[in-house]
Amino acid sequence: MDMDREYTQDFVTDEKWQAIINNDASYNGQFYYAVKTTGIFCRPSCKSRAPKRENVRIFKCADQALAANYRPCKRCKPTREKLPDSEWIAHVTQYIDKNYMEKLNLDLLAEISHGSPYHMHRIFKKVKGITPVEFIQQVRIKEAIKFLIDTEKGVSEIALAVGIPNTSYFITLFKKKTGVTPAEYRKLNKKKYKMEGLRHGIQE
Amino acid sequence: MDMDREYTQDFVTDEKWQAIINNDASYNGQFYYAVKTTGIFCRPSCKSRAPKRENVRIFKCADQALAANYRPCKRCKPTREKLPDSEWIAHVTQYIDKNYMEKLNLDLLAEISHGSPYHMHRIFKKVKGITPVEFIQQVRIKEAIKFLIDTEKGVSEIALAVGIPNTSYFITLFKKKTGVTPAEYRKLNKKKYKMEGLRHGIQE
DNA sequence: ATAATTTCACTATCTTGCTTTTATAGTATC
DNA sequence: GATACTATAAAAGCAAGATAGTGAAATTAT
Repeated sequence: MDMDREYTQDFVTDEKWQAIINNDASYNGQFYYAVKTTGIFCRPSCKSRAPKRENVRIFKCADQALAANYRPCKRCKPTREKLPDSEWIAHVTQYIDKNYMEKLNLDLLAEISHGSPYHMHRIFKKVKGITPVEFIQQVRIKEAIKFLIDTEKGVSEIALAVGIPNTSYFITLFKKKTGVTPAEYRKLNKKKYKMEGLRHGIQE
Repeated sequence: MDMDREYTQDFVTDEKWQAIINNDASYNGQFYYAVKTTGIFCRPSCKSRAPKRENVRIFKCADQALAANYRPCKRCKPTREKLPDSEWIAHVTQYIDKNYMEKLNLDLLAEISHGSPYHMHRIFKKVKGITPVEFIQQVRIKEAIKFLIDTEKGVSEIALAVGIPNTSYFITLFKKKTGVTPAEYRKLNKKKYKMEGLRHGIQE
């Protein structure tokens, strides 16, 4: 319907064509390409299958393409704001730091941050070097240690306070991480505190 | 409080002691053992931790143990009514049969039936011999075949109707399962129907 | 032309051995 | 005699490679 406007569009130069077939992200923002046969327009970096050169039209901005009745591609376009992985995961670790006393699992963490638990798990490990569960356990044991040193709370109470309502399991896990049971840890470190004015001998 | 009744109880014979530490189910009903330090009584087959021999008292029946102020063990006793896995899974397959046109996944199936998706998956495979996903795919392809034979709907429409909104993927899957594409399948079986009065040559 | 099929690169979900966590029972210790 | 700790089977959940599913676009068949 607006084929008569053909001459108002940019010509498909070799440079642009190369950018398109190489999905070259450095050209993003410089131009958009539309495909006549599908009525869809993309950014140069779009990873979708390369169109035939003769079906391509070039636009300087998205509005022009929309005006010419093309719709934005679902793969490259709506990819507007995707914050980098590190920020995404920082979100997750902050949540854990604040909510270690609650029940936590992958599904929940995925939900509060973003989509798939499986994907989140992969990225978490890539960014932090440890798995989410390992991270959660470390936070909980560190908090438990603070309670043991700074308070006189009983072991069951501390277990509950750090998000491990199962006392016997808490003791097992604590011993696995620190080498000693909670009560032993308290005894050892209270003494040290009195004698040397020190704290937190094993962790940190 | 009723230590004076000690002599009215059975003696812990070597045979009974062996039955207890081996969790020997063949002795169930013949006697019960109570543990003085915990105030709990069990059947011989109970899987809980073995008590010390000197803490054990033997009873001929549960009533005697109750009368002596012991409470029944929660692991071996309440194992009264647990419906078999097959019934649980039948629930799931019925749901699939009725809802194959909707989006389905493990989490959903676990939710409508019972707890953990992982556990459900394991039991499903044990009971049915195939995984839930395989089962769903089979249902969908069988329904698609009915549509191909009984109607003139297009392939995309059929794909959507059987819960696979992505036509290209539907075709890929159909071919993987039947060996031919949907349109080919229709052509072959329509012809056969006309010529021989038959139907559904490949599946069923 | 329209519908069907294939291709491709990517993301989401499954799969399943392994680990964590729960639920109970029992012993040790202070 | 309450609190700490050990033990253990079953259920729940993780981990990470394998597989399924998506969305764009070309190609082929009708």
